[in-house]
Amino acid sequence: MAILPENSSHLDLTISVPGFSSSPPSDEGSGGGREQLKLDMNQLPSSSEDDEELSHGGSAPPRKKLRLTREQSRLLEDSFRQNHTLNPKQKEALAKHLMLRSRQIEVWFQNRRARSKLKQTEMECEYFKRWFGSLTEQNHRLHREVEELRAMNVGPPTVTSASSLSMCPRCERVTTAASPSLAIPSQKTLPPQESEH
DNA sequence: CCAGTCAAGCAGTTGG
DNA sequence: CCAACTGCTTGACTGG
Repeated sequence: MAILPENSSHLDLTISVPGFSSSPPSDEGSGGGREQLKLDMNQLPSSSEDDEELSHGGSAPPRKKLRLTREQSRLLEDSFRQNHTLNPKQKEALAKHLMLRSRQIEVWFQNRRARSKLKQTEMECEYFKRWFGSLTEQNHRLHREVEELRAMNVGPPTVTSASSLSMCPRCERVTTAASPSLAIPSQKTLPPQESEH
């Protein structure tokens, strides 16, 4: 499965699952016009680098929030697409280029990775729910079929209990219920979706 | 580095 | 129209 974190100012992952595609938000969109103000806090503080907070004497300093500019976000996204992790040199270079502290770059990448993962997990969860639904439905269908055959007095062929049979939708092999053919497949071999087959 | 969390800032909604 | 509220996004921090 290919996981290609895409661009846009928001998380956007592509998980290549049949019949289940993420809709890439149109570039920059995100609620149209969430234009960010270019606050000066975005700029690299000229003095006292990473431990600037500590320089706030006394009690808890107000945790002001940096808002990245569009350009900064775009560049970060670009480099994230190229590489999900940065070595110290890259980090430093990016920080310099974006006029941010390297710690900020580091944090941004950490968050980005975490949120990509989260998004991917959510999508997989959605997918497995659908898959479960379709398997359940298929199972019911097959049960009905067996009942019909029974009613017609045409017993299922030489298998002790037909109700324990199920059909693998992909390879179309009949297996017993306990057989591993219905086991959750590995991510790399995701199951078929409605459209497939 | 990651997972979990906090909290700022923003957009959208709602009630007066 | 506007303040209050709500929900979401995202930068930052902490502990392991």
